[in-house]
Amino acid sequence: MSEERVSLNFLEHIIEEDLEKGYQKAQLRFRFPPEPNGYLHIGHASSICLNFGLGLKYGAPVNLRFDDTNPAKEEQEFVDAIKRDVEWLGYQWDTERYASDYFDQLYDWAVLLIEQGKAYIDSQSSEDMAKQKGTPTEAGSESPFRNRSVEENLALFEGMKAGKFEEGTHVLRAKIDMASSNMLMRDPIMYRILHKAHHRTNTDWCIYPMYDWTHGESDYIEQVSHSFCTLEFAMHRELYNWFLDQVYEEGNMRPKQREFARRNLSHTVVSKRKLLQLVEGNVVSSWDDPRMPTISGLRRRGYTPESIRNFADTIGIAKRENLIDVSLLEFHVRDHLNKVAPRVMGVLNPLKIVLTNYPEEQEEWLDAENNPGDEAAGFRKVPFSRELYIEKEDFKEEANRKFFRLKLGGEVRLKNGYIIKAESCTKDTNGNIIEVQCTYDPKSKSGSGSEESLRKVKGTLHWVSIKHALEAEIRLYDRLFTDESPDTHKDKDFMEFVNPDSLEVITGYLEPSLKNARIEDRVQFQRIGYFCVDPDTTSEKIVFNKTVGLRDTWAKITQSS
RNA sequence: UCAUCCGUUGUGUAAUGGGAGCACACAAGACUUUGAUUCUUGUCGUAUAGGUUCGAAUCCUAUCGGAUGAACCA
Repeated sequence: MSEERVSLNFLEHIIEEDLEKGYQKAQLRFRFPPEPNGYLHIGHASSICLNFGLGLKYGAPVNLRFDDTNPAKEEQEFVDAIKRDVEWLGYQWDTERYASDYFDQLYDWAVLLIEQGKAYIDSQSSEDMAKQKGTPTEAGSESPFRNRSVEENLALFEGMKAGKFEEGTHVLRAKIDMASSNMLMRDPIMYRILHKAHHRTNTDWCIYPMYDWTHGESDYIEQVSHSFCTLEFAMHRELYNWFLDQVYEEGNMRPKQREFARRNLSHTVVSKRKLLQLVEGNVVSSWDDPRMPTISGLRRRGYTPESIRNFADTIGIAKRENLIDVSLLEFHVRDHLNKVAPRVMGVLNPLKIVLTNYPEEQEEWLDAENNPGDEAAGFRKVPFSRELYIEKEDFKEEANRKFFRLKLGGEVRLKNGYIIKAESCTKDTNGNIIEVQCTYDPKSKSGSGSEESLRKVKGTLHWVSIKHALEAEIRLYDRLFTDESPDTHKDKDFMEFVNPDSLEVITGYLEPSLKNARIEDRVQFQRIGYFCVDPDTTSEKIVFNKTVGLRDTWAKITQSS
C-alpha cells in the first residue's frame, strides 16, 4: 500500500482546519447564491462545482439560494433557467431558498440596530452622500442626519416600510466609521426605497435590503458554515463580520466568508452587459447560441455536464489571477465525448467518386463499429454503392509520401468498406476536380478476413453513399473572439475582437442511420469532430452543431511546412 | 501612492520548514481500418535582493510586478 498524497485547495485546507478545531462534520453546510438577473455562465459553473463538489466531498448539504434583493433586475424566468442549469450540471441542492424569505427577519434585525443606535435614516441625496464618502486615501465626513434620535429613526423607517416616501428620499445606514480605510465601512446603506414589484413578494415591500446586509445574515439564518465568494468581495468581509456581530448568538454556527479568484476563460467575455450586447447586436442569435459561454450555450453546443465538471476540477481553485485557455475546456469535452459518442460517417465537403468496376445497381450494407473503445456499443449497418462522396481535401492528383490519402494511382481504405484505387479524375472548365474515377478491390472487404482485406494501406477515409445520403444543415463554430482576453484592453472595445467567421453554415451528407437522431444527441463524425443535434431540427431538416474538432496533427504538419 | 489580497514551467494547479509533483500544451517514438484514441519517453518553473534555519516555494524584511476598493448593484 503506497501512501496517497492528498492535495487540497486552500478552501479545503480551511475546512480541514475548522474540523480539527472542533467543527462537527454534520455542521458543515454550503450554498450557491446566484442573483436571478441573468443566465448562468461558465464562471458560475466553476462556483457551482466548487460548492456542490465540497458538499459531495464532505457529505454536507448545499443550499441553492437566490439573492433576490433587487426587484428592478430580477425575474422568475431567470430563477427557472438557473435551476435547470444547476440540475443539468448534475447537482442536487438541499433546499431552495430566497433572500426574500428573510425580509421579515432582516427588517426586525434592522429595527434592533436602530434601537441600539447602530443604524440611522439618512435623508440626503445619493450625490451628497457620495461626496461625504471620501476617497480611499481621505476619510469621509459624517452625514448631518447621523445623530438623529432613535425615535425619529424608528418612525421614519416605519414610514419607509409603509410606503410613505418616494424612492431616493431616505435610506437606512449602518453607523460604523466614516474614517475607515475600508470604504465599505463608511456607514453602508442597509435599505433603500424601491416602489417595484418583486417576483416573489410582489408589492408586500417597498424597501429592500442591500447585498451586504442580506448576504451574511442569510448565511447565518441558514446556518451555512462556509460562504465562498469571489475575490471582489474580499473588502466586504469586514462588513459581513460586523453585521454578523450584531445578530450572532453564542452556540450557533457563525458563517465564515472566504474568497477565491474568479476563473477567467480565454477568448470569451462573461459579463452580463457584454453578453447582452452580443445578443442585442445580433452577433449571436440568443443567450443559448452555441458560441455563448452561458451554460445553456455550452449545452446547445454539445458540451456534456461531465466535461464541464472535469474541467472545473482540473483548473482547481486559488487566489491568484488567472486566464485559463479555452482549449483546456475543449480537451475535456473531447475526452468525455471520445468515451461516449457513437461514431458515424458524414461528408462535409463532398467530392464525388465513382467505382467503375462496381455494378451499377448493386448496394451492400456494411457492418460499422459504433465505438471502438466500447465493445458494448455494438455495430450498425451503412450502405455502400457505386457512387460515393469523400471529402474534397482527401484527394489530390499528386502528393508526396506524407499525404496518406487518395491520389492518382494510389490506394486507400474506405472505412468499414473496401480498398480503392484512384485511376483518373475529371475537371470542370475552371480546372476544379469534380469527380474521381476509382476501382475497388472486391476481395478487400472490411472484416471479411480475406488475405486482401488484411492488406495494410496507409490511409483510411470516411465516405457516404450518394444515393443513401442524408442531407443535413451543419453549423460550424469557431471562437467568438480573436483575442484571448477581449475585454481587458484599456483602449479597445471588446466588440472590436469579434471573430467575423465564428459561424459557417454548410450542407453535409450523412450516413442514413442519423435519420433517427434526436435533439441533443452527440456523435463523432469520424476524422472530423464531435457534433450534436440542434433544437432547430425539424422533421424535414436535421441540424447539427459542431461541438469541437478532433485533435488534428495533420493540420499542424501542413501548416508548418 | 492609502488599504487589502496575490506572484511556482507556455497555461492552470499541488507541495503548510525536509522529495518542486500533476493536468493541459509542446516534442520524439510505438500502436492504429479515425493523421483520432491509447501507450512510452522527453523539454521547460519557485519575481528580485537580503535575512532566520542544519535545511526555505513555504517564515521575516525590502524591492519590483499584478489585482481589488469611492453604485440607493450583486
